[in-house]
Amino acid sequence: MNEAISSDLIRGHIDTIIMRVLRKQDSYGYEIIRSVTLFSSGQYELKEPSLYSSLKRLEKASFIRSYWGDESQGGRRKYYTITQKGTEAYENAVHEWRNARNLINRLIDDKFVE
Amino acid sequence: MNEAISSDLIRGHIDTIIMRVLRKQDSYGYEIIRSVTLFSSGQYELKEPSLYSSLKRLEKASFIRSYWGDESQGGRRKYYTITQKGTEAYENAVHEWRNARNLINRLIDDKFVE
DNA sequence: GCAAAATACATCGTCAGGCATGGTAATATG
DNA sequence: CATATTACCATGCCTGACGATGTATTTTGC
Repeated sequence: MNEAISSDLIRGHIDTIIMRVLRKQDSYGYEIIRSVTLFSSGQYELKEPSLYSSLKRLEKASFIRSYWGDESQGGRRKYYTITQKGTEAYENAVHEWRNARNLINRLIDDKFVE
Repeated sequence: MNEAISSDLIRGHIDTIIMRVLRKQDSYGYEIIRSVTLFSSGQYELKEPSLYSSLKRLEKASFIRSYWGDESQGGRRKYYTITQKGTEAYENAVHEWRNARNLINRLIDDKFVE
């Protein structure tokens, strides 16, 4: 089985991960968690408190919007959509990540050559 | 000028960065900061409180040891050496980083192909 | 038919790491 | 001789991840 990722190393990326999921299609809490587990082949399982505080953060920043699904049956679901502003924030975060990735490579990995 | 890295993205890497510096040679606080600034071409400047709390953490974990330099003149300097245990921890951290790097790539960057 | 598990939402409180601020003391420099 | 630089260190704040816990509904196993 693959290694799990530590909290400290995932920190700062959860918002981006969630926006990435929402860029594909609108989704709701539990489904987002499942998507992330799937994408990561089980290496990372997004925890509920992390998910919900991230969603709140993102909505407050107007990076996402939410609406209640009209399930005729079954539990209610709150769906989330990414906004234009969110899409820009996502692209910016990916750019920042690429930059940070290269920097950290250089700073910790002496076998790393760009 | 290159982009600076955000606190959240550097989080969890400072210990490893410092151990990487000490693997080359024994060093002391201010010199470590200068080394990191140099290695990163100014993209990351290690802050003093981060440095000293990291050094404490590392020493407590027996990953490094310290001794006072015998400066016949000039301010006293506390030197740090990496231990065998520290070297192992460093190698482990690099391994973990490579893993996390690939995972985060997959999770946030939809243009990323391994 | 009912207990247990799964689905789906959410809050509270804790913990750790990074760092802004501020402080001390010695040496070098203009 | 004042100011900057070198070098050490402590206190306290903020943020983000998440363990624990809670509620309600639906599905599943026996």
